[in-house]
Amino acid sequence: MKISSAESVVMEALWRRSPLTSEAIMAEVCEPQGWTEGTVKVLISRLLKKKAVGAVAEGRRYLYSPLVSRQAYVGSESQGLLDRLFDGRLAPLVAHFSDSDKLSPQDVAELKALIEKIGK
Amino acid sequence: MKISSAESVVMEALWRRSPLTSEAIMAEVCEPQGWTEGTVKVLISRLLKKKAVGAVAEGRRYLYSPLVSRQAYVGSESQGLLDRLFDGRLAPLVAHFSDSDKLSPQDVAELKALIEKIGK
DNA sequence: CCTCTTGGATGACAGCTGTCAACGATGTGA
DNA sequence: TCACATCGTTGACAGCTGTCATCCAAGAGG
Repeated sequence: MKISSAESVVMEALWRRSPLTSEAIMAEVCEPQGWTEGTVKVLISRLLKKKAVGAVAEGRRYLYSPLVSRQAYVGSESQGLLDRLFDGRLAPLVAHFSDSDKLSPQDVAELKALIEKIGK
Repeated sequence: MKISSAESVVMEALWRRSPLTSEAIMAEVCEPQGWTEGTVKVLISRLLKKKAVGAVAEGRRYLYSPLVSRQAYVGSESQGLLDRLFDGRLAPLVAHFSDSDKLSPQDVAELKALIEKIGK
């Protein structure tokens, strides 16, 4: 069901490009995260058990692919945050960033363009 | 450091109104969450150990208050999500909701009003 | 055919989380 | 003063997480 934080690093690799062998996954995540191969192997098998990734045999090994889309993952994470903290609405979140001076002029411009496009 | 999900329910009660006795906290959270008193007691003491709440003696018991502001908590949770999933920027998050048809006309109107106010 | 390598499965383990019950000190009311 | 209620502290325990090492089967090379 739930994809943990470390697991999501593996998922991100697969969302960028798939299918991948475990070797390729390790090549992408071990160095940046400072993980050994053992760690990645366990993350992959936990993701398999959770049915978040699938595997097809390719000779003596597997090719792994996401079974959960990034869209769906990002959607449920975002919605969860909104529900927990902002009454499920988006505007209060944006207001929070604005109130905390976390918005650069560029952010504001991007948002403005976006909203106009949506409103259209 | 990190406030867990169950702990945040207790924090929300204290952010609404504080200081509170443990009795008052239980009155607010036990029923909605289906928790027994034991559960809440442990959550309070873990929050104390984490220095997320403080306590002052009042007779034979304590009055609890938040030491972490909701502002700060909400800020770090939101920033964390943005960093993990949206490259740290707000516009892609909003775009995601728009792309998934999760924005009601009211949401769009609220956002529009907000952006205009910010831009000013 | 035998050995070396490689990849997956498993076991291990500590720390955090959610959940609750039992204990012990300390007031409270009769 | 003595039993009773109350509140905080502890212990317990299962499940999830992050992290790694070890084992085993199966190919690959000689």
